[in-house]
Amino acid sequence: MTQGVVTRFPPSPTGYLHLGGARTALFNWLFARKHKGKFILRIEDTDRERSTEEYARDIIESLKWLGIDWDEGPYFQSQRFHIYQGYIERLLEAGNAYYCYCTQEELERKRQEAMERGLKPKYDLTCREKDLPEKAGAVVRLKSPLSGVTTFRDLVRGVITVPNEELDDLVLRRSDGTPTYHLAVVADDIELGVTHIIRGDDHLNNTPRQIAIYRALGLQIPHYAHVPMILGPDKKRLSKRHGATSVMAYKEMGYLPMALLNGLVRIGWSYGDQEKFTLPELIEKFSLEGIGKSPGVFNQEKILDLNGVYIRESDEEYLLKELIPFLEEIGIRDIEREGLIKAIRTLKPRSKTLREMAEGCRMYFERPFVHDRELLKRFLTPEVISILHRLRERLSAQKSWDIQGLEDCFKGFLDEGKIKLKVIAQPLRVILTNRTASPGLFEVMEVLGKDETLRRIDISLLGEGI
RNA sequence: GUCCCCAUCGUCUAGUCAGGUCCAGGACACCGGGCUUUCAAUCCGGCAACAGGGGUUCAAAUCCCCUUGGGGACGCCA
Repeated sequence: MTQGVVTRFPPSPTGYLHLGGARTALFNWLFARKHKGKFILRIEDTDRERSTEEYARDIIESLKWLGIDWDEGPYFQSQRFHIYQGYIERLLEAGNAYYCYCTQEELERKRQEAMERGLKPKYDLTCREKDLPEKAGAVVRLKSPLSGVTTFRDLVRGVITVPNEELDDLVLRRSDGTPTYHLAVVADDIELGVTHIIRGDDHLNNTPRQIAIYRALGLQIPHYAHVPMILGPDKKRLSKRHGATSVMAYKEMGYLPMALLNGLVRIGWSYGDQEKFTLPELIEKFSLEGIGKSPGVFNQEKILDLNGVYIRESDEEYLLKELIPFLEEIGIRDIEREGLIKAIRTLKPRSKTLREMAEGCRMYFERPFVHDRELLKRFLTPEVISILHRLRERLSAQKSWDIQGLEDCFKGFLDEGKIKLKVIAQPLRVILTNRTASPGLFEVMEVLGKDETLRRIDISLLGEGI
């Protein structure tokens, strides 16, 4: 199995790449990388009504952002109709497919009736044995086995058996001449030499139908691995109504791709108790055996936490590069690099997303900086103001403006005046940041620099009429 | 309705295939505490689950059956 593994990810561009699709892509990609095989991207746009180029672009962009690269493709099924036509003809010639004249209205009516009578709605085989000639507007159907069972071994589910009465003569070519999904997937998977089909288990029921096509073609079936679905908090299949579900939405919220990847991979797959993986580790440790059978609810909080972990572990250079778009979005630009690096260092342990980190930068870099007078008033008692005046003098004489130097400076000042840091910490914090919660005071002062620090103290004390 | 699949803390899961080491482990969330200039981070501690019922067995979260619950499929969508 290690030799010659070929997997593929075949999204249909009828929507943005969502979390479920991304995880499926990830599993296929990991499996291929682990076995030194090939991973193919194929865009399934046979439904020209609903497919758009914009979605196709989003899918490609999302995969790139996640770092999931492909060795072949993207193939577009809409450009491969001639291939599918060849397969349809093969089936027709072998007598394993036939033309059907039934109209969609008729079929819909029959489906309704069957449902009402409590039967499984399926094609009633009206045209199956008529041996009708080709005709404009006719569809081509597969002659599926009518009795017996179809059994296959799924790499995560085990042996699956379905009675063939459950299958019906599925359409291979529509009345407009375009191939349907079932035919196109099978044809492409054969053409591209796909060995392992790893997909969502919403396709489990489709598998026997597709197997029927392989059999009609006289070909061997590939390996199948159906992975459980990702559900929303209401245990329904994850969809737009559950909020942010597109990959790009996570990028925009300030998630790091590795955090999303790591969060996604742990839904439905595990490696003992390990929660965090590097990419090489994932490639090394990933296996189909580690995939569970039951569907998993998407846990946004856990991914948020993971994102915090990755932010904390990332170096400032990397974070800066990723942070810039978020800063620009809120109007913070042209800040010198050293200052930003220092700011990021202070914000790292308290930011769960890049967006949050950018927000944190406001207190350092947003101009003009305007105090909230009400807030100030609450903290500036006469006693505090008098201490701050003296502190201001001391600070203006301070030479080494770094965390250590400032800490020493404060220590000397507080000891001499027998003042507790607690007394002036919060007032100073409000003066410097306009907030009651912030990184440590010395860190803040270092990022602000001497001039800005003194300036903020001055304007706040001045404003109080002193 | 019919068929297929699934079932461990609120959530993701380990353990299930090869039954005893599991009065069930880890993570997120939540609660309490330490550290502390605030908020975080960090450290320590706590809450919390084998869906129910029958078997098999000396022994079952683990094997079998039923019930219940959940998901999916049943398109000239993919």
